[in-house]
This record gives sequence, structure tokens and C-alpha cells, in this order.
Amino acid sequence: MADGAKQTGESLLFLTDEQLRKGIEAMYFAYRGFTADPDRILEEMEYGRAHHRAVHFINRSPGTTVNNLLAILGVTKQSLNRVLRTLVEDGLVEAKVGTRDRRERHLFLTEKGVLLEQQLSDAQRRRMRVAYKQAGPEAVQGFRLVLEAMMDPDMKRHFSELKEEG
Amino acid sequence: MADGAKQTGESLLFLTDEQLRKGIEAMYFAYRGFTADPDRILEEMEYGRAHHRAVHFINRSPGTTVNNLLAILGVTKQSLNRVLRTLVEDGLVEAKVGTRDRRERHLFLTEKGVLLEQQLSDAQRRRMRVAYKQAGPEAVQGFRLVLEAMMDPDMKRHFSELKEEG
DNA sequence: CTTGGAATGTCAACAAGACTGACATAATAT
DNA sequence: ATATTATGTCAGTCTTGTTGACATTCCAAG
Repeated sequence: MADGAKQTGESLLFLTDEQLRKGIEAMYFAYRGFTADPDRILEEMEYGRAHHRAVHFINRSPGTTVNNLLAILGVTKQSLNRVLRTLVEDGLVEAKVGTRDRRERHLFLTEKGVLLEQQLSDAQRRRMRVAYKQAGPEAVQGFRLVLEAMMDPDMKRHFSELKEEG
Repeated sequence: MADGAKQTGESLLFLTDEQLRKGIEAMYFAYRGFTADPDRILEEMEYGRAHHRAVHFINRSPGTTVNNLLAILGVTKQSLNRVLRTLVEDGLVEAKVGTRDRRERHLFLTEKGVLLEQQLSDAQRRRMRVAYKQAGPEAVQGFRLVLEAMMDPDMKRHFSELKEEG
């Protein structure tokens, strides 16, 4: 019951409930570490995680539309709008009216926005780099494989579209 | 600058900024998948992620104290108390006064609590199991290695203390 | 050209879940 | 006796999510 990993005779020990539980807990604790460094920086400047996410994905896809960002972040436009408004007001993001379709707003980071993005992602990458180094290349490959397999198909699509990689 | 992964001649390609960014994004999207299934169940019964976390760790360490739970979850007692109160009121958690130190409350899941925990963790494990199976045992080992390396030392300690594993 | 619908923005109200600060109670430790 | 610890509780705040309603702008189809 509830298991489904009955060790069919082979080495399926990695699929035991106990292993899965530990994986779940590892995911939980690791995610807290993952967000800890940027959170500290954001707190100082009265921003939150939502601002980080917006800045991150605008940096990754300059000129992206609000709608596209909504699809990636999976929040309501009202929620995103509040965040974007403060970012525009504070001069971190520029929303340019589309030339082809003038209803659309194309989002770009300003110099100031790029600076914050770098500050945040430097902190996050630092931890990531240490973890990667410590675990080694093969572990990193496994890490990525499992993470991708955990994503919802829609999210995986967004993930894959983000950047051509080696 | 901001890099630090300058390919010292060897195969340190897995430490490039681009690889690290993709890792960060993978972590973000995967975590959303990770929480999606329990979230759906919780929503139906007017509970949130905070309730899930409490129920999970009480199940893992029956008889744990409020203080210990606070340390693991890293929230304020007021925040945890609100969640625990509803869980006790709804008959999912029992808070027993300590025998040695009567200030402490030892927390246990009731039958009803165990049932919810199973429902939630079954859903979460199901996704985990699929991902693990898809990625394979070696990938899972790498996954776990990287996650552990990402944790804050305090959290890693809590993680290790949770259960002896093979 | 008019109208319908899509993309966006905005206002208002609300909820979960985090926070702080202050205070109460009970019990252990000094 | 007093200080400290463990817990609970009240009140207020913040972030980030939610709905619902409505305005604006503009493309596209009739």
C-alpha cells in the first residue's frame, strides 16, 4: 500500500518510501538554503521574492511581455502588476509599449535593474557553485535530471525554452 | 567577474554561470512541481503548506516538542502556534504535556492526522517516485548530494538527525 | 466603420502565512 | 525567592497570493 516500490528482486532500494521521504525532506531543506542568500539582500531594500523572480526572468528574456511572464511565474496579473509597478517606479524595470502590438508591454531591466539582478544572482550562484563543486559533475548531472523529471510539463516547457544550453 | 568558473583547463564546464543559472531555474520550477500535488489536496480541506510541514515533521518525529519543531521549520512560535491550534482543534494533532518537563508539549498525530499525512505524502512520493525512476539510481544519488551541499549547516544537521538511513 | 475580443492596467477587498512586540502562565533551574 | 525556559495568546503589520469589476487600448472580423 502507498508504496509501490517492493524491490522486485533488483536494486530498487532507491525507490523505497524511506528514500523518497528523505528526498522530499532534502528538497525542502535545500530550497530554504537556495533562497536564503537572495532573501537577505532583498530584505535590505524592501523587496521580496516576487521581485526577485520578476527581475530574474526579465533578465533572462529581455523584451518579454507581461503575459509571457505571467505564464512562467504562474500568478495572477494583479499580483505580478503590483510587483512590476514598484519595479518600474523604482527605475529597475522599463515597460516599453510594443511596436507591432501596442497593447503589449515589453519588459527590460534598466542599468539599475541589471545591477540588482547581478547582486542577487551572484549570491545565489555562489552557493550553487559551492554545492556543485562539492558534489562533482556527475552528481550535478543527476541533480538536473531528477529536477527536470519533477517539473510539471508546462513548467518544463518554459524551462527548456529559457536558453539553449550545451 | 561574478563568474569564478574560468575553466582552469579541465572540464569545469559544469560550473559556468550559464550552467549555474539553469540549475537555479531548474530548482525553482521543480520546487513548484514538488509542492503542486499536496497543495491541491490541502486546498480542498482549507489547509495550507504550513499545516503540511507541521504534520510531516510530527509524523517523522512523534513526540517532538514545539521548540524542536520551531527549530526545524525556522518560523516564529506565533506562526507555528496558529497552525498547531487548528490542527489540535480539528483532531489531527495531540499535544501531550511532558512527564519529565511539564512545560513541554509533546506532539503526536492522531489517527485522523496520520490519515492526512499519508494522503499528502502519498501524492508527493508518487511524483518523486516517477522522477526517481525516470532519472535512475545514480542520478538520484547525485540529486541528493547536491541538495545536501546546498543546505545551511543548521538545516543539514536537522536533516541528518531525522532518520537513520541505509 | 463598427463591434467584439484580447492584452493590459487599476481599484478594492480579502486570505494565508510569515513577522514583531508585549504579556501571561507554568514549571524548571539556580 | 528569583531567573529562565517553554509555551500560548493578543494585536498589528507585511508580502504575496487570490477574486471581482471595470477602463483603456487596439487588433481583427464583420
